Amino acid sequence: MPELPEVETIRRGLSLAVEGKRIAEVEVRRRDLRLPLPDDFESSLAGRRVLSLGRRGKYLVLALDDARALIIHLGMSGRMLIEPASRRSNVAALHEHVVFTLEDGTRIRFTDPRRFGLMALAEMAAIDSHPFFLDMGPEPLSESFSGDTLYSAIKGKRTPIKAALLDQHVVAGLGNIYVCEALYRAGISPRRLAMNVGRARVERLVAAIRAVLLEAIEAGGSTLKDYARADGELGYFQHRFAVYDRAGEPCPECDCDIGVAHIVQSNRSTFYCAKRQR
DNA sequence: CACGAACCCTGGCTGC
DNA sequence: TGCAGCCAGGGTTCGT
Repeated sequence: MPELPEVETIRRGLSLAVEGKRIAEVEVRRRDLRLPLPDDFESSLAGRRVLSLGRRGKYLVLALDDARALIIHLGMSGRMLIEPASRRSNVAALHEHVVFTLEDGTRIRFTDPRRFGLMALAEMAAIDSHPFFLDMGPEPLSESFSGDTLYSAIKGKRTPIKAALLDQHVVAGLGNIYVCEALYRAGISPRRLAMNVGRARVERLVAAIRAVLLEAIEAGGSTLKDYARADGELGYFQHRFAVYDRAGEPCPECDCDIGVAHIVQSNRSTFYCAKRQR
């Protein structure tokens, strides 16, 4: 579910609640997430202080005071609920698998109906060589992502550019929605083979990816304030998409009468404007 | 090796 | 109304 902007929004919201705090207690209600939680998961985390909360692609990385890291991936349906000590509930939420209680009484509840999410412990010093991150592509909002790096990453690929951008080895953090949106903004057909996306298009694509992600993060930041007032749930947020899930609706940028097209590529839905995107 | 399909799991929506 | 079928923003595995 959550792509880079949602995970970044969750990271920001969570960091306010957990950074610098000690974990008092960890309760596991289900161990069989995408990866089974190890037997020593609770004992490894209890008493640890959270030094910082980072993100790599769609993964959250919590640096702990014992030089280890808690890695969290939310999969398709994972959510984080922050409950301040003042209005803590003793009732377990539906599909609640892991509950962290902090030293100040704050509770962080991880819910994930589909259980595609995961949590794992790793050595912080070697985090970049962890299997999750070893072959991961560059962060799209960092300097290491550029026309040069994207061009060389997709050079020679016979797969459609849509599928190439979903590949986390090419660029980190993009998912189905933001790939559709970025290709739309760049005016590139999702069906075009990656190897046939020339330099000029690659440059437009890099700019479009950055713009789409930054706008979504900004939208997430504003809903974060609403969430802080509401129930503390961190997950999806409302955002206006130009083409995603808008099959048949008129393309917002051109007056073509066809409307937004819906096709299926590698078993995932793609939305695009066949006139604007070539 | 590189690619696409199938699969993991549950809930919600659509259409009969 | 009831229910079968399909779809969902994740990633991995398997077969070609």
